[in-house]
Amino acid sequence: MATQGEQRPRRADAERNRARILEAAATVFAGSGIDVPMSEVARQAQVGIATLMRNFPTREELIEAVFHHAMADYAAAAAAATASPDPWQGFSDFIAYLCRVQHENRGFNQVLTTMFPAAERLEAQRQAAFRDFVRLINRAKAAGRLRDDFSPHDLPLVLLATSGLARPGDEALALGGRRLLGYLLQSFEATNTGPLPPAPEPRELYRALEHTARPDR
Amino acid sequence: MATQGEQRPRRADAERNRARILEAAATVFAGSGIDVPMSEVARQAQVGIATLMRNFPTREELIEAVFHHAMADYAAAAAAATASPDPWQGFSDFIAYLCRVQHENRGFNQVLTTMFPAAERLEAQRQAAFRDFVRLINRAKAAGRLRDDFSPHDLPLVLLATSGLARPGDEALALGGRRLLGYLLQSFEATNTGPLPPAPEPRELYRALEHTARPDR
DNA sequence: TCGCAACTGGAAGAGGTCTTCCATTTCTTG
DNA sequence: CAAGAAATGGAAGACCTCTTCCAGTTGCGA
Repeated sequence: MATQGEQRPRRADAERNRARILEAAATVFAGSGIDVPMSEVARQAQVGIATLMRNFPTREELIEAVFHHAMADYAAAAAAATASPDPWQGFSDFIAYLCRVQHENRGFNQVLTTMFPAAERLEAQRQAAFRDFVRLINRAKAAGRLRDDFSPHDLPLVLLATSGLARPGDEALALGGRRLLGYLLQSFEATNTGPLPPAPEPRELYRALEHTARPDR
Repeated sequence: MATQGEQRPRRADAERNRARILEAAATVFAGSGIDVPMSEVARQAQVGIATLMRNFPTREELIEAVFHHAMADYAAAAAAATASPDPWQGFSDFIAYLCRVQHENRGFNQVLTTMFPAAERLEAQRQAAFRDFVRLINRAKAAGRLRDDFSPHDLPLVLLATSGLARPGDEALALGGRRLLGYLLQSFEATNTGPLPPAPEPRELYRALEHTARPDR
């Protein structure tokens, strides 16, 4: 980059290694989740562990590098759904899309249900998706299809609900996830007017979903 | 036990240690889940790691010893719900009970969403609960309150859905879990007649939920 | 083509988790 | 009270995961 005290551009072999690490991490995270040993990513990328660590000093940096594209796709799907002529169809399709990507990519499933405050690019995309989702919800309500008491902050509840059934390669769980989604979508329809328990305070909910180094916290 | 070559009954101090291990495990599992280091259980029980290992050679044996009582309570709750004069109320109360115990006990939450084929006592209780649950469903349907296409095998889907929001001590997630449950219960009502995606084959679903030594499988 | 800086990666070290040994302790019975 | 068996638990050993060192390799620019 052209700055005062201009650094030498990275070596070509170093750029190739970095690209291979990202590709390997995408594959390994998709199949096994974001908590796999870093040695597994290094092995798949055919680099040394030190090379991986030098390129991505923390697991969270690797996660952001891998998933900010997927999160951009997620934001694009939200935008497309919001632009749908039929807002309820757009809403249903968007929720179904979420369920599908959660199931196909274990790592992204975890990322969708976890906040990474330090991963600014990732969180910016998530927030962009959320803003469109709010517009989509308002349009679906205005169309009289989505129940009025549905909150945009119910989205993480849906993601957490379907998350438990998302496991790549397991068709029974995939069917289960779609069925669960079927139930939920029916309950989101405007024809349901029964009272609902109150929603959690969004800030507290999102704080509960923040990534910690220890998965059991 | 009175057998040929009758063994000496266990020493009193050994029985006290075993009881302390079970109590410690119950506490530690409830707060941190069933994957905590065994050293943590031993520390809380104030015994050596070897003493813990000799009493419970595998983590799964400890899990069964700890949770078969909770699973018996679960079976009792199912029986009580089934005996309720109002079957829909019984059904709703039973589901709400599940959500509550999932939230209060992280370990039991995991046990409710995981099969342990080798833990026969545990699985016998779970199956007893399930048989009552089937009766409860049939009564709620006969009363015209529960939708006809609700399957007993939807129960694990509910458990998995609410599982993702069950984390002891986090009130925001507890509220979220109750709200999610509110949505689901409304979709279970007989007034919802929209078509649902098919259910997974129960045997395949339960196989997918079997406990493996590696949590990421 | 060569000098030199960027880059590499195997391995040592640290810390964690589980398993098992065995010297020591404790409990029970006569 | 003593003998002897049951029981104990700290620690060594094995394995896993991450961090970082540094000798060696490679790429780039003059």
